[in-house]
Amino acid sequence: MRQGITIEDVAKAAAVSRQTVSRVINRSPRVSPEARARVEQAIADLGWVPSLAARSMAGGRSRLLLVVFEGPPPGSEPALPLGDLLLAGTATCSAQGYRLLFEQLAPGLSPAAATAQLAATLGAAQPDGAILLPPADRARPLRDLLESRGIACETLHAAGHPPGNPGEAAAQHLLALGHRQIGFIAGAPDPARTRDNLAGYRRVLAQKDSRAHRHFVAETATDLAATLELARSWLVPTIRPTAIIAERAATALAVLHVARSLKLAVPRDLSLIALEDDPALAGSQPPLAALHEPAAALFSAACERLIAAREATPASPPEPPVMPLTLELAERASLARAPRTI
Amino acid sequence: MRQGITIEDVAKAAAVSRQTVSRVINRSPRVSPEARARVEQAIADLGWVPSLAARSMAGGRSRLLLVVFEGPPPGSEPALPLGDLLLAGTATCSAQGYRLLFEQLAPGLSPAAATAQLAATLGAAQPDGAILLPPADRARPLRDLLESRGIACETLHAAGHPPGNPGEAAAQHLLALGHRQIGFIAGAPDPARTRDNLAGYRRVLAQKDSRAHRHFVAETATDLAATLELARSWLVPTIRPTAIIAERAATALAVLHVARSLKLAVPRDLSLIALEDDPALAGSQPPLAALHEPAAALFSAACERLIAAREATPASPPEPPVMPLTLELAERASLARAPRTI
DNA sequence: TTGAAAGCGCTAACAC
DNA sequence: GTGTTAGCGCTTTCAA
Repeated sequence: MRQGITIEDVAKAAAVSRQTVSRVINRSPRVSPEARARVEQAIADLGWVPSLAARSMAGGRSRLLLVVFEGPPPGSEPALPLGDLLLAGTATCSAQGYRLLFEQLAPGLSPAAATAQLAATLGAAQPDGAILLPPADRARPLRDLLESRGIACETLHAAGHPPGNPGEAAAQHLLALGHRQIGFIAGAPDPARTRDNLAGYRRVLAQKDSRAHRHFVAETATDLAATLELARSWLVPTIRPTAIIAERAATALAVLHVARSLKLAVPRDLSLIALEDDPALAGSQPPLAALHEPAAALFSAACERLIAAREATPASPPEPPVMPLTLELAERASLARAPRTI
Repeated sequence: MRQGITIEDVAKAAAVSRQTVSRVINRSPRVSPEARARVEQAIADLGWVPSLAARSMAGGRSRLLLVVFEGPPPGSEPALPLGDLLLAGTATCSAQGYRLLFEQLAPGLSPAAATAQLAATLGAAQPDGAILLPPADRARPLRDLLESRGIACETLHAAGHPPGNPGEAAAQHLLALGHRQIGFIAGAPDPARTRDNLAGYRRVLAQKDSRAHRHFVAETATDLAATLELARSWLVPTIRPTAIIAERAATALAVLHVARSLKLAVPRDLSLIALEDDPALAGSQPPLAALHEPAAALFSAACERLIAAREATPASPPEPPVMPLTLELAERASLARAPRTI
């Protein structure tokens, strides 16, 4: 039993031609109010929904956005919160009558193979736009292919809004709060990310006016025991960090626990910030601040841009879209000015 | 610049009719080897990929599977590992020329509204099948709608393979290892899940031959400090659990830490198992066992079933698909027989 | 084994 | 403002 009901049925029920029905659903102004009302009534009565496939064929607009991403290497965690992107993206798109199609490239696929795979998908689905998720967003061949096919392409970081460096931003923020001894504990799932964060952190502390006279850096926090041990070794001595940046939320929570067991109050004696947000951070006592890339918001915004570009008529130039912040600070009670003395 | 290249171009290049090209890509046996070869060559030369939209219109098969799920209530975590499902599902489907479309229902939407939303999507996308993720899999109106539209419907738990109860299975497993004093620490993101796990755990220990003479149950492990404190309060006394089930991986890791600090060897003196798998569990010392629902595998299997049903010709009855286990035990070095004495 | 014809449900480009 | 005419790229049905 196929859907059966088509534009033709609606046209008949409303006593107009299919074209008029088409105009109504496409928001053409050139329809009389009466006709429009009758058509809308008929649509509601019949419960008709236009077929995407038919609209795609006839109109050249598929209302499909392709999301291209690299699958994680086996055994390792995805660098992106795919579930969050999925939730945010589907909500954004479905509100505008668009849908998302996800295209997974095998990790470490050769550029030629990746291009071939993308080409096949473009041919099959004919998406109206594509979103290249990192690290695919830096693949020239993919971008070239999209351009040659005339398919709009977006990334999480639109032109003029380069990705922020959470490590750098966190260090900067703490520095501005007067901290001079800032610790950094690595642990991001993606080693490349740790490298960047660490580089940013070091860059900030190396500024000539930073007056940071000692770095506390742990390249990695493996298990809980090691993390607790590390935190203790940092916090027990008289000369200790007054602020700590932890890449992982779990690490920040462990440090918080050690601090409390040492009678160091957060944030009075120690400021804490994580480079990953997690519900557990907001639930701890005190809630811990986080500074992270708002991937889901950036993704939604990318979807919006593609849709706006496709929907824009010559008459209505697309208005400059609102860009979400590149980095988002979840300011919670774990940050304070550095104590006077140490 | 549209895709331009169509079946017609391929037909010309291969000097056959479009019909023959169609037969080749649809694996019809009624094509001569020569014709098939020429067509395949032409397809490769031109880099042609048949349009999904056109095939959908003409053939009535969209090669689209709809994934219906409830979005999480604002502020809470999704109960399902959506990212994992996305990875597994897209891989499975794209290998067979199918694609996944995700449909998010607002949490707590009324049945009528949910049905209307699904109906709209069915009309627009005309998917070949649908997968209802929990808790949508229990919504009668949705299943009825799908059935009335003749759309195949699957869930993670196929008929005859009801969802397992991780709490019950873990308790059973530990009981079989001779443990009589088994602790349970709650903490699943979804309260309903905790309730089920706990009920299963209690059911097992209530068996007349269980000989479990004391229950250790913590309804919830909030932050790290509380978890460590709880573990200590359980493990210091002479009468202590010889095995602990932790809903969260982080909880299990915290317990492990406390055990080691108390010179209790895992698994010699204490067996540990988590009801959630996480890379950190495999990386700890010793690696911690996990017992969980293999959601991604179940999801892939559901996709396979839908595709197999759609592809099956009258000649080839669909072979009974392999069902993944309902629960998966990641057996790691943290489980052992109960010590003789306590 | 192959081909010709007739759509699938919709929109673009024209008339009126 | 509205209707008419042609397709979009493929599969189905039928005939050869």
